[in-house]
Amino acid sequence: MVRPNEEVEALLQEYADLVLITGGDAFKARAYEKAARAVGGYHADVSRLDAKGLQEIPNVGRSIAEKVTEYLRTGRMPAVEDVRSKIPPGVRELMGIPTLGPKKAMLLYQDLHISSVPQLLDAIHQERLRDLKGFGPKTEENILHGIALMQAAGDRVPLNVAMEVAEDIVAELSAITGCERCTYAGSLRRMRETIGDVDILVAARGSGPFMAAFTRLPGTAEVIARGEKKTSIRTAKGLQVDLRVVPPDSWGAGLQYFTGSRPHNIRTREMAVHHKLKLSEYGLFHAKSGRKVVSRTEEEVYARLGLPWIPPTLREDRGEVAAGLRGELPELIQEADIRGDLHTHTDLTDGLAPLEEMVEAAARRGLRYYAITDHAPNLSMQRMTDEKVLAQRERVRELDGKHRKMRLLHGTELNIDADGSVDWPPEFLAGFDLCVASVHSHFNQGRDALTRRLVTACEHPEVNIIGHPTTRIIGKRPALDMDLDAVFAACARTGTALEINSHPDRLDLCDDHILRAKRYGVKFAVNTDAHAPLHLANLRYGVGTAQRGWLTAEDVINTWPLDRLRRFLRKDALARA
DNA sequence: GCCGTTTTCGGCCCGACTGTTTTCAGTCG
Repeated sequence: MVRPNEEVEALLQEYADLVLITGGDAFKARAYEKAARAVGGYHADVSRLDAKGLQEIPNVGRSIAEKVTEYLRTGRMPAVEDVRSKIPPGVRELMGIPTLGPKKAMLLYQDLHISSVPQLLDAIHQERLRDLKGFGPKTEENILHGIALMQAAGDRVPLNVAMEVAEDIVAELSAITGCERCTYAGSLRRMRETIGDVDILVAARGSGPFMAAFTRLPGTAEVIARGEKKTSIRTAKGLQVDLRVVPPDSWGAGLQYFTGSRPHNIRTREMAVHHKLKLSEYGLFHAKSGRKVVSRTEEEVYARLGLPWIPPTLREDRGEVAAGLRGELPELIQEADIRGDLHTHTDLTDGLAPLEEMVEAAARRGLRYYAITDHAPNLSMQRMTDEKVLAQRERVRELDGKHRKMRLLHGTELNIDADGSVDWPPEFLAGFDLCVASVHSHFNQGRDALTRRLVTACEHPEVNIIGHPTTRIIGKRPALDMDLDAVFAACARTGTALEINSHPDRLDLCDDHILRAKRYGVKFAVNTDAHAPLHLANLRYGVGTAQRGWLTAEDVINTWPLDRLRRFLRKDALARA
C-alpha cells in the first residue's frame, strides 16, 4: 500500500538509529541514513530493481543493495531484526523526543530499564533521573517539554502519509464492479495539516463487495468493525480508515456530511432548520413531511440552502458560510495556477539529485519557470563557496533555453543570522535572480530579538522571500516565538513575500498565519523546497494550505507571468504600485 | 557502509549551542 521506496527508507533509517543507539560506528550510521534518504527520494520503484539497479542509487553500495534485495524477496532484513531483538522498539521511540538522542536514550534503557514514553514520564515524576550521569534539572524540563509537544500532535499522521493510503484505497475500490463513485472525505479532503483517521466514501447499490475487499486490502492489519454501512480497519502503521458505502442517490449529502468539518456541518444544518428542512448524510428533507428534497450532489445540497458550492478547504466555520451567502467566496488558487517553483535544492548542497535531473523533472511537471536555490555558506555543513555557486550559475545559464517552455532562475537560500544579516555582501547577492532567506539556527533568541531579526531580513534589498517563516516542524518543533504582526507588516511594506513551504512536515506558513498575513497585503510564494525530483509533487499540499488560508492566484507571486514576477523581485516600490 | 581527477584505504558535514561539567559530551541543523 505504501510505496516500497518508503518502506525501505524507513527500514534503513531504523537500522541507522539502532547502530547509533548501540554505540556502533557513527559513519556507518550516517551511510545508512544517506542511503535511506536517497532511496526515499529515488524516482524509480525499488521493488522493480535488481541488486545492480539498486547500486545505481547514490549512496547505495553492495552491502545495502544486498540487504534491500533480500528484503524485497523475503519481506525481512535480518540485520535489522538482529538489532531489534536486542533493543526494545520503545528505546528508539525515545529518540523522537527533541533533545533526546541515541546516547541518552540508551543510558535511560541500560540504567533505568526505560523503553517507552510513559515509563520515562513515570521515572521523571519519581525523580529517578536525578542520579543519572549527564541528566540535570534542565534536561528533565526539556524532556517534559518535548513529550508535551509530541503528545500535542497525538496519533495524527502527516497529510501526505494519509493521502497516499487514501489514494491507494480509492484506486482499489474504484475498480470494483458496481462502484459508481469513490473518493476520500473528512479532514483529508479539507487538507488539514495532520490527519486523525481517513474517511473513504463509496456510492454503490450494494455494500458487500466493497466491505469485503476493504478488509482484505494488503495494508489492513486489523478489522476494528465491520457492518453493512460502515467498516473500520487499522493499517499496519496504526492509521484508522473508515469506509462508508452510500446509495448513489445519497452521494452528495453523504460527501458533504463526511467531509465536515463538524462546526461547518452544524452551521449548514442550522441553515437547513431555518429553511424548515433537515440535513443529514442521506439528504436534505422537508422537516414536516420527511420528503427528500435533494441529495445527489453537493452542489444541489448547498444550492437548496441558498449557498454556492463551498470548496472543502474552506469548510472550517471561519466565515465561509457568511461569505457564500454574500456571494463573496474567494476564487481559490488551484495547483494548475502555479507557474513556477521558487525554492529548490540540488546535490551541490543537501539535495539528492544533480541540477540537470531536477530541471528535467520540473520541466516534465509543466512549470514555466524554475528557481534553483541551494544553501549559502553560513550553513557551514553544506560547504557552499563563492566559486561553487558561480560555477552553478554558469551551468544554469547554459541549461536555460534548453527547455523551450521553461525558464531557469538562479537563486540561493540564505541564512538569516542572529542579528538579521545574511550570507554574502549585497553586491554579490545582486548577481542572483532571487534570494530566499530562512532561519536555520538560534531558534530560542527570545521574542523581541527574533522579531527584529525577521524584520531586518525583510528590509534587506536583496531578500525576496522568507523561507519556512516560523521554522516549525509539525509534532517536533514549535513555531518561532515572534511578533508575527510586526513581521507581516514588514513584508507588506518592503515587498518581501512569505513562503508557504509545501513540505508535509512543515506547511509553513500554516493556514491561520496566512489568513492573518493576507490582511496586511502580504504576497506569498507556494514552494516545494524540493531536495529530490519526487518532492516537486508536494506542491499540492502547499496549494491546499494556501486554499485553507483563503488565497487566490493573485496573492501568490509564483502564479504570475515571469515578467511580472521579475518586477516584484526588484523590490522596487514603484514597480509594485 | 560508501566513495574515489586519492583505485582499495582513509576520509566521510562542520560548527554552535546546551547543560552539564570543571573541560566536555550530546544534540541539532
